[in-house]
Amino acid sequence: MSMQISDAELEVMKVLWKRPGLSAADVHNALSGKQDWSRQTVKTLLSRLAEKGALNTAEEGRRYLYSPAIDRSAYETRAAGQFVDKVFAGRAAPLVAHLADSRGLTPEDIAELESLIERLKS
Amino acid sequence: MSMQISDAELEVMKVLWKRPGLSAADVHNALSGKQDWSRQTVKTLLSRLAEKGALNTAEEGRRYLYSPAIDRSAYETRAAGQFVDKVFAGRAAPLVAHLADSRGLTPEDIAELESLIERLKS
DNA sequence: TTCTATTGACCACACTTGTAGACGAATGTA
DNA sequence: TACATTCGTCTACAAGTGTGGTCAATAGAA
Repeated sequence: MSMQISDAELEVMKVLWKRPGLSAADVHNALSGKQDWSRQTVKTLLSRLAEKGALNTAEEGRRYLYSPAIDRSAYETRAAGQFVDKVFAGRAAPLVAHLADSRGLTPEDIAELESLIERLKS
Repeated sequence: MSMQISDAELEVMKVLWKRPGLSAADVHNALSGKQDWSRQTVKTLLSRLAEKGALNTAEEGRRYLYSPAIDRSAYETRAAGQFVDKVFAGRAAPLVAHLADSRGLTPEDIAELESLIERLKS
């Protein structure tokens, strides 16, 4: 199902995709520097994510350890699809063209795209 | 400046990018079939877009004719950049890989990407 | 054992978004 | 001229979002 994950929530998910099973304090800590959120804010985001089923919680003493309930790759696939549908009528090439023009692609990107294209042509 | 255009608002912008200078009724009409919005809803979206500077208005009698104040291509570039930054840490290739895996690219997409890559390599 | 720091639960509050109604002014119609 | 239609403006309102405060319980420290 397509649960909606907001921008702020996504930052929290990224932390937990990288290291599942963190407590609220851990997540807050992992985010500090990048996101200057109060502990309360992080807890709110965690609660909302758990509530909407994007995170699982495991009780450990009087606190929770949070882990993603959805796969990062699955999320990315869905988000990418929604985005190209919304802005580019489902077409991938114009999207890449915009990115290439506006910011340039890294050599890695170009190499990856090249082999991807090779694979797709067969 | 980076004005935010919501999903519903974007549908309105698309109509006006295609045919600038329409009235609210025209836009409503152009959307009917695709979006089942009431006239009031369309008018609200137009007002909000004008208010945030995404549309210009020209008075014509007692009504307005609306035209985009921002270029479609500029919007697309910005939206694409924001999206890859948000979800893919700025990398284009993983995004394309997801699209290719989940929905397949059209032959046109593949051809376009191929020539794009050729161009980028030089 | 008493104090303190931490936890989740609950609450707050402004802003955005989707979706639209009400209303007075103006215009076209009969 | 009287009426229906249409316009833009103002108002509404629930859900989602960003951001964080309060508070009672509790675990750990001194």
